[in-house]
Order: sequence, then C-alpha cells, then structure tokens
Amino acid sequence: MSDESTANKEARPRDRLRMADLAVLAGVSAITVSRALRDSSLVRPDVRERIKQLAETHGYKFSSAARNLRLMRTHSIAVVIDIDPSDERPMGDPVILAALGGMMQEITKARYRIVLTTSEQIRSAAHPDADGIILLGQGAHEDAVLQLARFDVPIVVWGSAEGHVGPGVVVGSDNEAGGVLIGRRFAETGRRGILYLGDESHPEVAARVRGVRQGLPPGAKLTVVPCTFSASAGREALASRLGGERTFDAVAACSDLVAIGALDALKAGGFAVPGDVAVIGFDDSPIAATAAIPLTTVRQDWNAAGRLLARKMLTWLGGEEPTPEVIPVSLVARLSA
Amino acid sequence: MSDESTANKEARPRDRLRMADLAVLAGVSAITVSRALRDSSLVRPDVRERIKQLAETHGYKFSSAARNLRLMRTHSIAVVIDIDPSDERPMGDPVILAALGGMMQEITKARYRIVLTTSEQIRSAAHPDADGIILLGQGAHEDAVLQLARFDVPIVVWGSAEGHVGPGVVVGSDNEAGGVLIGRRFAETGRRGILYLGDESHPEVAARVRGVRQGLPPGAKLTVVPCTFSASAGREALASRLGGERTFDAVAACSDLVAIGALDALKAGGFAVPGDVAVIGFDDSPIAATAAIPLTTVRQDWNAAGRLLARKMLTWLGGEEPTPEVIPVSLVARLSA
DNA sequence: GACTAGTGCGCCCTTATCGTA
DNA sequence: CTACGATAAGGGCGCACTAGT
Repeated sequence: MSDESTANKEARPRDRLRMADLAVLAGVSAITVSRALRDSSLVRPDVRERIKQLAETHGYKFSSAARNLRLMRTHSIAVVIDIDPSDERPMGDPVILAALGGMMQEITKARYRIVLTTSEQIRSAAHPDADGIILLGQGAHEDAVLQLARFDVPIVVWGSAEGHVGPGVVVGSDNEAGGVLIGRRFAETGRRGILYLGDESHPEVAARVRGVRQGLPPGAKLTVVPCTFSASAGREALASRLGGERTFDAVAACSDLVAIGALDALKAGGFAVPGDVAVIGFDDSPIAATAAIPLTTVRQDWNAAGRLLARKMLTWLGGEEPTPEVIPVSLVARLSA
Repeated sequence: MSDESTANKEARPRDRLRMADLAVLAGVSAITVSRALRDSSLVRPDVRERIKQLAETHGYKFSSAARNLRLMRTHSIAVVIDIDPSDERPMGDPVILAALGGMMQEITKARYRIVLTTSEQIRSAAHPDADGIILLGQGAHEDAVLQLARFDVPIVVWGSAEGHVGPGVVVGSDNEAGGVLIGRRFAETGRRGILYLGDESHPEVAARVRGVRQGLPPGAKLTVVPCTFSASAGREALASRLGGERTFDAVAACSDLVAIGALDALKAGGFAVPGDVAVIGFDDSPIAATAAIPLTTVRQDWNAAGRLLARKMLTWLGGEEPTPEVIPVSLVARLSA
C-alpha cells in the first residue's frame, strides 16, 4: 500500500533529533544550531537562547560520537594505573584513589572524561583512544614512558623529575626534601645507625635516600636494604637484619606499608618502638595513623598531586606544553619516631 | 596556476590511512576490509589474512570514533564512584580500588573501556556517553538509581538486593549472612549487650542488623546507634555511650573505619578490647589487619565483586538481562573479638 | 572595504542493508 | 549458498563564502 522508501525519505521516522532537525524547527541552518549550543559569538544572543530552549523542550541529545569523529579528538584522558590483584601493593595504596579523586575534579570540570587503563592494556593497544595519557604509580619507570611515546599524544607522568630525559612531562613529590625531613628527625632524636628499606634503582627512592643522607649528622651511618613496596617485603627485609647484633637504631621505609611490615618484624624480634628502634614511613596513607604504633611518616598530598597532574595535561591539550613540577612534602610526627 | 579544489579531490594528501585506502591497496572494497579486520566469515581466510598483513605493514589505525558514530555505541562503561576529598570516607575505602581492579580485568578483556565519573557529574549530564552504568559505593541508594534511569542504558548497582524494585540489576554482599556471622561470634564468646554502629536507613546496614539479631542468643540485647561511615563518626557515636554505666560488652560497626573510631573511643575511655568490650568491623580493608588491636571483621571480596559487576553489565550489553546476585562473605577472626 | 550574522557543502571513517555473480 | 560490492547513513563542524549593514 504505502511506498516505504519514499515515505522514509520524505518523513523518515527518526528516533533521535539531530541539529539539522532543530535547525528546521528554529528556521535557521544546522551550523547555526551547532554554534548556538556552543555559545558562539557568531550567533545573536536572542537566537542562541531560542535555539537552546528548542533543544531543551524537544529533548535534543548531543552526539559526542559525531563530534569526536569530526574533530578527531576523543575528549578523554587515559589514566594508567596498575591494579594487579596478585600483587600486594595496590590494595595497600589507597593513595592512588586520592589521586584519582583529584584528577576527576579537574578533568570533569574541563568537560573531559577519564578512561581507566592498565599499562599492559594500553601498551598492547594499537591506539590509545584518548587525547592524552597520565601515568601513575610506583612502577612508572622510564621504559614505560618510552613504550607509550609511540602514540602521538601528550604524556604526563607521576614520578621523579631528576634524570628524566625522555618524552612526557613529570610531576612528582619533592622526594629529596622528604628524605631530608626523615634524616633530620633521626638526627634530632640522636639516632646513629639508619636502615633504609627500599629499592634504589627506583628514581624516587634514590632521591629520598640522598635526602636522608643530607639530613643526617656527619657521624651517622646509613645502609640501604633492597625491598619492594609491600608489607611482606618490609617484614622480610628487616627480619634479615635482626639476626646477630643489632647495628641500627632507626628504620626509614619507602612506603607506609613497608614500614608496617618492619613494625611487625621488630615486634616479633622483641624490640621496642621507638625505644630501641625508631621507624618512619612514607605517604601518610590511612594505615599510618591507625597502625599498632601510630606511624611517623612523610605526607604526600595525593589529592593535590592528582589535581596537578590533570591540570598539566589540560594545559597541554590546550596547546601549551607544560613544565615539570615538584610538590612539597611534610613530616607527620606520630609515635614511631 | 593549480586548481586547488581539483588537486584535493584527485590526490588529497591524507595523513591517515582509511579502510578505503587499504581497500585500493588490496584490490577489494572498503566493506571487505572492514569485514576482514573483524574476522568475518564472509571473507575468505586467505583474503582476510592478506588484508590484515597490509594493514599492519602500512600502519593502519582503526578509528573507533567512526565506529562509535556508525553503531551508536561508545564501547565504554561508566563507573560511578564518589571520591570527595572533603568527605572522610573514601580515603579510607581502599576496597573501592580493589573493586575497580576487578572491573578492569573483565571490562578490558571484553574490549570495553571504563569511564570514571562522579554521581554528580553524570546526574547533571544530558547523556551518559556510555553504553552502561555501574554504580558503586555506600551512597548508592534507590534515588540515585532512579535519577540515572532516565538515560536509556543498563544500570548495574552495588548494594542490597532486598527491597530493590526500581530499574537496574543489583549485585551485593550477603549482608544478612555477614550479620549472622557477627551475631554468632558474639554469642560464642558470651556477649550479651551489643551496640551496632551504623545507619539503618541504609538498606545494606539494615540487612546486617537483621543478621546480627538472628545470630544472637535469645537473651542478648541489641541497640543500634546511628552513625555514618567515617572513623570520627564511629568515635563520637561510641563516646556518646560511654558516659555513666556501661550497658554493653560488644560493638559491631558498619565498616572497619567506624570500628577503628570505636577502638579509639574505647581506649580513651580506659576499656580493654576484647576484655571489656569486643569489637567487630566490616569489609576487611587493609586497615583492619594493621590496627592497634587487629580487627576481627567480615570480609567482602571486593575484587570478586568488581568482576561480577562487570560481567553482569557485559551480559546485559550482550543483549541478555542479567539476574541479581549475592556474594558470600566470611568472618576474619583477629584479636578484637 | 570592513564588519556582522549567517549559510551550503563536504568531510570525518566505518558498517548495515540490500544486491549481484 | 558463498563471497564480495555499491550505497547510504550516522551527526556535527570547518571552510569558504554571501547578504546586509
């Protein structure tokens, strides 16, 4: 009965309103609708308002897919974190969540979106599907950045600015200053033999160790014991040093989790904290305050860090290459040192 | 001299290879390239392979923006979490990170992407810009779901299945069973006066309270003290009950953080744990194990929860409406009860 | 001629539908 | 039935241009 193809062409039953449809309703062209909805000054304010009203009343839905295709941008920023359940670290790093929170504040304010990814996933992808990449986490070594450089998008990295030569802009805590705070604290409390629990091949840890050394008085002795970022690693690293005669009276750890492990080992060995041995952590994660012996630690403001990382990225996406930046840290004195 | 528009048409200098270009190189049509790259059986295996090779050697980059527009899908799933730095709760909830990790495993495996959002942002958006929404967090009340229902996309919610009538599929811990575990533990250790710290208007908390009551012996007395999900709330709620004569010998909290606050208040009041008062938390977050008095608590497997939430959503996106599901919980006995 | 307010056209790239050999 | 192709969306926006001051 009805000529369907013609009917479709004449008045195709579209389930979705486009700008073109709105344009007909408003008696203007589609591009004017486009501009009106973006508050372009090329459209008279009254026309703009009328079009917006129309869009509202007709339940118009903007298609970001179409915009993304046209502009060849995704309006999203990839955030790379490694949440590996088999690894002990991430669960104990609520700080990452704080950083995510900070990033969300800034990124959503700029009308961008955060796409969560793992380094493994993004590395194996042909395409980042994002306008920029923010790299987070302790594992963010140089090689990770290099791998990602093949995507032609801005990269902002959390890490240690020193010694960074590759692509990408680095934002990080002032690790060396944090180390100095630790060294001074030990100096003030008369400690002479210090054990540092952490992996010096990690640039951030290396900077902290340097700082500790600076903060310590001339006569003090500093020994670095290699150790990853988990509580069990801290426990084992310290336990290995508790046999025989104790040659240290202070322990600094590369994270609060490691410090908690050290606390365990000391307790098991029958040592008093801070009486026999003082302990200082790093991060001021929530577990620091609630530990059996409330942990003295170096506070990194992860929320601020997240915000800053995001702002750097947004600056870059705005066309201006940002500068690296260092975030100050502070000592939180509790009972352990 | 040169007719620019014609020149553009004849041999426009394109910086990006399209399927159409690949088609010319392979001597086939664009649609065949499309099918070949998607492993369609409509293309002969040898042709398929040849086209894939070609794509590889010429550095072809697939445009997901174009696919998204054509298919009217985003291939991404919005995950709504509230990380509000002004709020005390989220920082103490590293469990959320574990859930995110679980979701990432499943979602990236399915070649979807996770878009992080806050409830505020998505509520004010005209459009979710995602094929589905996963709602996470303690604040996921019914009204939040209703607000999101106006988007015409699948919603999967973390929460309490009981009493849920609105749209969306609910996945949650077996809160009532968790409560029973708590009640039994108190029963076994001879506790008679129980204080429950939590907000019963919250469906999950209500279910736990019911469970506790079931697990308790007939003579025991249970009192619910309203309290939000933060450590300070726990501290204050308990402190308010410590004046005058103590009428309880056990405390159950709606989260480990709240339990930590209660522990603080008890310590300040000079009570021994678990001697005078036993304390049980909920979640088994990292702070439970490292607390001053290692916390007995009910473990929820957040990684598994995240994976399940994601799978439910993927099932739905695959065209089949999933069923609600309840995740088992277990008691982790430490020192506090 | 310079400015304002607005338009027509084509392109971004992929894929469902229908058609053909 | 198998393997492939031509066509037409999908929706927004840059570009080059014009009508009217």
